[in-house]
Amino acid sequence: MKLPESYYHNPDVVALSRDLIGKYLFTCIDGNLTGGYIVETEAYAGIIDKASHAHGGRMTPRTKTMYLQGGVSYVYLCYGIHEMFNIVTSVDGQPHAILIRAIHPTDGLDMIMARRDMDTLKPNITRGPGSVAKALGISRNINAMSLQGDTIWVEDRGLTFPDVEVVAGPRVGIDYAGDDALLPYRFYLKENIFVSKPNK
DNA sequence: GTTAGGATGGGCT
DNA sequence: GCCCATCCTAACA
Repeated sequence: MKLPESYYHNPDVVALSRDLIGKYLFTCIDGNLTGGYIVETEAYAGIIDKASHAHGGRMTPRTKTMYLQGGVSYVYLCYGIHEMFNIVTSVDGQPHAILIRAIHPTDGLDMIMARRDMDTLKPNITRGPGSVAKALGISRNINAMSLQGDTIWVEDRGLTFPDVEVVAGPRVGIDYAGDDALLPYRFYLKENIFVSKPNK
């Protein structure tokens, strides 16, 4: 069930991003189990990717997490408001990461709604990377944590989607990345109501 | 020490 | 669709 450590060592971060669509992401924070299956991801492909925090081999206290061996989390704050959850992949020293942009919630719905301060299961409850992190209780103290533990992990429950339902397109909010902003490193389920931004 | 800007989301119109 | 909230990170002095 839980994806093994070796799954995350795949050096092809783009292929992994595609494969993660339909996998289940769970957190268990303070005894509260919440999770759902992934419907939207983005790949950030190492030092040659202008959109990556690790572009050009940049190594800082924040980004050093990305250089760890695959199979750990990378959580950081954006715009001073939103925390974002990424999965670090590939081998030690290769800063690849996959941003989880949206999930379809299936477990711990009451807790998710409480964390999001909503009383109904609105589509935007886990739409967008900041929303996913908040809904699952992910914060920066989860940064660099192993995905083999009992706090946060990914499961394969046999859910798959054919290629015709999975769209590849350019990533969101990285206009500063020049040519790399056009790379089709974003994957999402066609017409899924939990997917953010342009969704057709 | 100081400062500019960023993988955004939500609420209101 | 526009506008605002809000603060850490990283680069520079």
